[in-house]
Amino acid sequence: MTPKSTGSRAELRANQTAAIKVVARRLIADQGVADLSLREVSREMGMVSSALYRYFATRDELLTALIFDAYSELGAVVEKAESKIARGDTRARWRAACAAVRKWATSHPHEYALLYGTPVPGYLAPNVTIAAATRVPGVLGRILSDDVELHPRRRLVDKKAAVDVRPFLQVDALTPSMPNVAPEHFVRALMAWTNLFGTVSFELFGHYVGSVTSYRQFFDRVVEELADFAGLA
Amino acid sequence: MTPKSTGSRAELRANQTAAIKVVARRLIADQGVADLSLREVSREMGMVSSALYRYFATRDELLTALIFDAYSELGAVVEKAESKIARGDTRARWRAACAAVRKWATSHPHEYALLYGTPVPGYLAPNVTIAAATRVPGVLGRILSDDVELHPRRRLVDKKAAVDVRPFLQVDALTPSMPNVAPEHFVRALMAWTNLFGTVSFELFGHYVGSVTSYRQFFDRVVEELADFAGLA
DNA sequence: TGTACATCAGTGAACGCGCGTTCACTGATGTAC
DNA sequence: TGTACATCAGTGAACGCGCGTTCACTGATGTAC
Repeated sequence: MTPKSTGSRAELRANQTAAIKVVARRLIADQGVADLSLREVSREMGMVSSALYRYFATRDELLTALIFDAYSELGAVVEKAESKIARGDTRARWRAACAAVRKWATSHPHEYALLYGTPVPGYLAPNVTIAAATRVPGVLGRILSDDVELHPRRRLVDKKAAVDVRPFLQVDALTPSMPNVAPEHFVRALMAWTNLFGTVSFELFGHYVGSVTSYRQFFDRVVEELADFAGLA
Repeated sequence: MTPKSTGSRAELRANQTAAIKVVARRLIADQGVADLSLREVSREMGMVSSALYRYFATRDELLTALIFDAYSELGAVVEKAESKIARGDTRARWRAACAAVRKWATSHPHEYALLYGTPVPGYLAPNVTIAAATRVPGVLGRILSDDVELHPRRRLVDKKAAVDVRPFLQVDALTPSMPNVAPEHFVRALMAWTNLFGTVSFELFGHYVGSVTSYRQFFDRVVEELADFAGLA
C-alpha cells in the first residue's frame, strides 16, 4: 500500500512539478501574471504544451499553486527574520518583520502584486492558501501578544470608553494569533498590518511618486510610527 | 479659424468618444480590466472594430482615458461629499471624505482596482492622470491643514525630537496641499492616506475574510483612529 | 528471476477562439470661393 | 446660392498571432504473480 522504495516515478513527478513552478515563477517575475501562459511555460521547458496537463489540470490550478508558494515563501522569510531577534525586544522583532516584508516585496514585485494586488477575477482561494496567507499576520500578532505579556502595558490612548469590537470583528478567530492582546486593541493591530502592506503597495504601485524620495527611509519611519501606534514598548 | 457654429461633426465626435468610454467602463465594471477588448467594445456599440481607431489610436490610449476618468470621478465625489460639511468641523469633513472613498470603491470595485490595484505592466501614467490622482489626497491634506489653522494644535506625541523629513520626503511638493501642517507631521499625513486606501483595498481584495465581519463598522472605527492619529481636533 | 499487464509522462496534431491593428474603400458632411 | 474639393466616420476584409484544452498515440517504467 505504502510505496516501497519510492519509485523514481514519484520522484520524477515531484521534480517536474517543481520545475514547472520554477519556470512559471520566473516568467511571472519577468512580465507579471497577466501574461503567464501555459504554452510559454511549456516552451521554456522544452516540452509540448499538452504535457503540462499531466501536472496541472488547468491554468488556474497552476496559478493557485504559485500563489500558495509565494505566500509560503513570504511567510517563511518573515518568520525567519523575526526569529533571529531576542524574544523580549518586541520592537526590534517588529522592525525585522516589517523590513523582511518590504525586502521580499521589492525583490519580487510581480509576485507581491500576485498576492496583494488586484485579485484574479473569479479566483477563490482554497483553504490551504488562506492558511499560508495567515503566516505574516500571525508573526505580527505574536509580536504584539508577546509585548503585552513581557512588558507592563500602558493603555493605548482612549478618550472615550473602549469600543466593543465584537459587532464587527471575528474575535474568536483573531484571539489565537494574539492571545494576550485585549480585543479592544484588535482594531489597531489590524490597522498596523493593513498600513504595513498599504505602504508597500503604494510604493510598488507608484502612488508615492512625487511625494517620497527615499522609500527606504520613509518606510523605516512608518514602521516606528506603527510600532508606537500599536502600543509596542 | 475658430469653428463657427460648431459643426455637428465636432459634437458627434465628442459624443461618440464619450459613448465609447461609457461602454468600456460598463464592460470593466462587469468583468474587470483584464478582459477588456476593443473588439468587444465595438461589438457592444454595433460598429466594426476598426472604427474605434478613429477615436483611440490604441487599446492603451483608451485605457489611459478610462483611468483618468475614474480618478476624476472619484476625486469629484470625494470633493463634493466633503464640501457639504461646515469648514470648521474638520473631523466631520474627514469622515465624509473617507466614507465617500469607500462608497465609490465598493460600488465600483473593478474601477477601484484599475486605479489602486496592480498597475498595468508597462503602463506609465501621463501627467494629466497624475494630476487627477492627486485630488483625493488633496482633499485630505486640505482638511488637515484647515484643522491646524482653525484649532489650537496640540503637538502629536513625539518621544524623541521631531524627525527631519527632508531626506526622504518631497517637502516642496507636499507643502502646497497642506500649507499649515508642519513637515514633521507629513509622515502621519501620508500614513493616514495610505491606511485609508489600504483598508479599502484589503476589504475589496479579500484580505479581511475571516477577521472582519462588518466592513462598514470596522471602516468607521478605522476612520476615527486615523483622525486621532493625524491629530484632528 | 522472468513474464504479462497496468500505469503514466510526453508527443503531435487539431479544434475553436478572440485578439490588436492595418488598409483601401465609400459616402456623407463641412468649407472655400 | 451653387459648385468643387477636402475632411473624416464608418466599413469589411485581411494579417498574423497566441491562447487553453482535448485526444489518440507510443514507449518507457513499475507491479503482480
